[in-house]
Amino acid sequence: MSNKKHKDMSPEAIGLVAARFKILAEPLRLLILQTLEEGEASVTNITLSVGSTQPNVSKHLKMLQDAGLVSKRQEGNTVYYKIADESVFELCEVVCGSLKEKFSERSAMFS
Amino acid sequence: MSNKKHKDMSPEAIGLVAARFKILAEPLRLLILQTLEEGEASVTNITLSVGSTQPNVSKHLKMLQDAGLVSKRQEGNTVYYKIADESVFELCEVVCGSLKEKFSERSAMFS
DNA sequence: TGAGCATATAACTAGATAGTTATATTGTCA
DNA sequence: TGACAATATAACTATCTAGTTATATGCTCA
Repeated sequence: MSNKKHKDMSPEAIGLVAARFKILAEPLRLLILQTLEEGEASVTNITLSVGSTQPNVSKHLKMLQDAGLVSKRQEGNTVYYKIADESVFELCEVVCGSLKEKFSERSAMFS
Repeated sequence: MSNKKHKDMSPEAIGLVAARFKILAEPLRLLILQTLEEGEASVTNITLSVGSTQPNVSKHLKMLQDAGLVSKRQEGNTVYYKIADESVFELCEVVCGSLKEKFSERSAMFS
């Protein structure tokens, strides 16, 4: 009768998934993750890399850490963050693929 | 020197990716997509399925359509929506896998 | 100890948006 | 045509959050 492949998720599970997407729904956080993809980095260096202010970056780093996407390590005075969940890049790739397809369809409309 | 696998994205591209995640960052929209995974459905049936109000569901359906994730078809009085971009389910699966792993690590801490 | 640096936190503001209620639009059918 | 049904839209409110500014915390080193 139905061809769906998996069970429906509970409302709580749906909420958790939505929360994960929400974390990724902010350009600055994606920029931070992109920066960290090259390896761990200090808050100062992340701040310089993404072109924002230090308090703002610290706040976003905290959100990313609370979500389990990054982890930190302190060495003396400076705190180094790194990626803790590589799935974020897989997610971005899927989205990029979808967007690329969408735009190639659009451009095909003019040819 | 660096082991990253792909080029950095432009700020515009980052913004588009973030916008896609934002669309998925809402439990009700995920519920709607989950409903549509079983096949096309009218606004009325979607509304009943997700347990919200008709105007609210119509608004979210419009957002999903603008994002290219669903498409609609009118038949007489009723409008049927269906999935237009299957990548959303792949995204949810990746997130679910990540969350599952995260929670199994948590539970392992108590054993 | 005290100065200075790196990071975190607090308080605030402005803008965005989910949900509600009311109404408009469009189609069907008697 | 007129009543009714399905969907869309408009206006409004309450909530949330990104960014800013100011300040606190904690470490290092002279």
